[in-house]
Amino acid sequence: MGTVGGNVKDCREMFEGSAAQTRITPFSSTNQIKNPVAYKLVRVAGDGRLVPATDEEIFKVNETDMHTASDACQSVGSLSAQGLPSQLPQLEETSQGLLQSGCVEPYTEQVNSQPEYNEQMLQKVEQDERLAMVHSPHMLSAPDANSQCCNETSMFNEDHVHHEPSLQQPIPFSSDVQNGCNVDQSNTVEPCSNAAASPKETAAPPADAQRPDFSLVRGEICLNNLPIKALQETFKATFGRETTVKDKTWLKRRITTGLTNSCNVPTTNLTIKDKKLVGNQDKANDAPPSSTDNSNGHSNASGHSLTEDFSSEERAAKRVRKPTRRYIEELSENDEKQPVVTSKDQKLSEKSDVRSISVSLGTRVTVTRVVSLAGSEIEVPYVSLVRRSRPRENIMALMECHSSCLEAKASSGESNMLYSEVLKSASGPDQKESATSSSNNEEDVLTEVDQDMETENIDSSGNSSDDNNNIGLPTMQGGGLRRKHHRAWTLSEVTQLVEGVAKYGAGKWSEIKNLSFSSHSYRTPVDLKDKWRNLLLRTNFAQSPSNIMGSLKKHGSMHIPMQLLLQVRELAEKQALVPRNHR
DNA sequence: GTTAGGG
DNA sequence: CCCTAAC
Repeated sequence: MGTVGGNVKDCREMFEGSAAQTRITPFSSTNQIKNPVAYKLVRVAGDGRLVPATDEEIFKVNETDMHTASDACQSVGSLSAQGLPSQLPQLEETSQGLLQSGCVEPYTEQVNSQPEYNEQMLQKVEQDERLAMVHSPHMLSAPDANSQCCNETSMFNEDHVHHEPSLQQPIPFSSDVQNGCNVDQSNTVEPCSNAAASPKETAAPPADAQRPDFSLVRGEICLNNLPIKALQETFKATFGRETTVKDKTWLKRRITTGLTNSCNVPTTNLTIKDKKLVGNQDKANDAPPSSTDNSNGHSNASGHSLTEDFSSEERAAKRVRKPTRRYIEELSENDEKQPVVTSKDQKLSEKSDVRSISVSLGTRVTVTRVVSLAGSEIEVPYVSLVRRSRPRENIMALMECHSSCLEAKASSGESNMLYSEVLKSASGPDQKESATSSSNNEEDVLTEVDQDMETENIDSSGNSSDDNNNIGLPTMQGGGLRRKHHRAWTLSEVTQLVEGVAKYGAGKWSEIKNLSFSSHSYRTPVDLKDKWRNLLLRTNFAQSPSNIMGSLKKHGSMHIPMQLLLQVRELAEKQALVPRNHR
């Protein structure tokens, strides 16, 4: 029974109906402002006395309410319940609840130093962070008493504002817990939810003792008790990508950070809500900006420190960065790599904070998600293009074609070649119907596209054996993004390249490609350029006194005849000598 | 669209 | 090979 969880009403009922309740009662320390705050779980006996809670009770509360707390009152109950676990360590450590004031410092240190408690402690911290976030600017402006509570609370420990205010019923620990009926004093923290019903009641110790003081709790997000999986989902909902991280703490921190960031943005209605996350939007709406003044009077300084601390922390944790296209792709790329249980779209739609927009491009559908950046929402492609760079051409082609009629299109010869090539690679072993179509091997394409070229490619037949045996085209079986197929340069290719350079000059890669490499559709001008660069490196390497070619030759690399290398060097030198304009 | 360079 | 800033 005795619980702190549940929604306010329920709790009140419970309190009124039962003789004894387990609850957390705020105790005030003599100098609240300076002293750190500690919390003690106590029970309210029938006569109104406060009795230190036993471990059993604590656990009871912990187990029952932790889970029941959820929805109705914006997790009012949940937060409070969540506060409990974090208090356990303290309670246990402190003999019969006698806590020396000034425990916050050590307390926070414990977070870092004591593994056993880290989880709980961090949960609390996270939770508090959330609270701080929710209460920052907008929330602070809430007209109800909540804001006051928050602010007041924050005053207790200026330095730890964002760590402590969240507990529903913080008990600033004074030296005398037993006499803890200092509810009046503690009421510098005004009950928020109660405030409506009995604003000043808290001033009366006994009466107040009868009523649960859920004041400090407002719409909250409770990441604490979520299983890792849920956290990961939340993470995904928050950031639009999945994570494999299993570290709860990390997840929570990240989520918190992300959410916070969003919430600070005025224009965005970044209410992150899902099972565990409760939106603050409504509340924010309820709280007109003007009402900020209300709270300001009380806690201008504290409020300030609150946001400041938080923001600074946030800054350290996450830096807003304008995502480059590549960055975006990488994000979604990660998603790709992750085996997704449910379909992305489905998941996305589930999360209210991630809007999934389907844009149909031809036959393809692009899902975008909305992310908030620097105060504004932008849409970014949720699913990356599976391929980057060159393959894109083919995607474009695909879109043009709208169908699997690949070879049908007869635009530019080269693009066509590339196109079919990629299709091949795409189909690969999978032998997808659409892709495979007719062009099973490159020769077909060549005959089709580059008939005129073929005359020049007498050699290509010989090479084609090399080229074609590369059928180990990249497959996307894993569904993962894979770099373009690696096709080792054959000697004949290198020779061709060198000849091409000799003919047209280094730098005329496009020309060389078209005139000397027309048969090798997969060699792009860039490839030629790269290869040439590598050749030069090799030559230079060989040139260097201490190195003998053979010895340093890398395992996989093809052996290039010295003669050829010499030729390369020769050409290189020649190129170097000839002024650029003349080349 | 190509090239040059960094990754 | 990939990616992209410069041409």
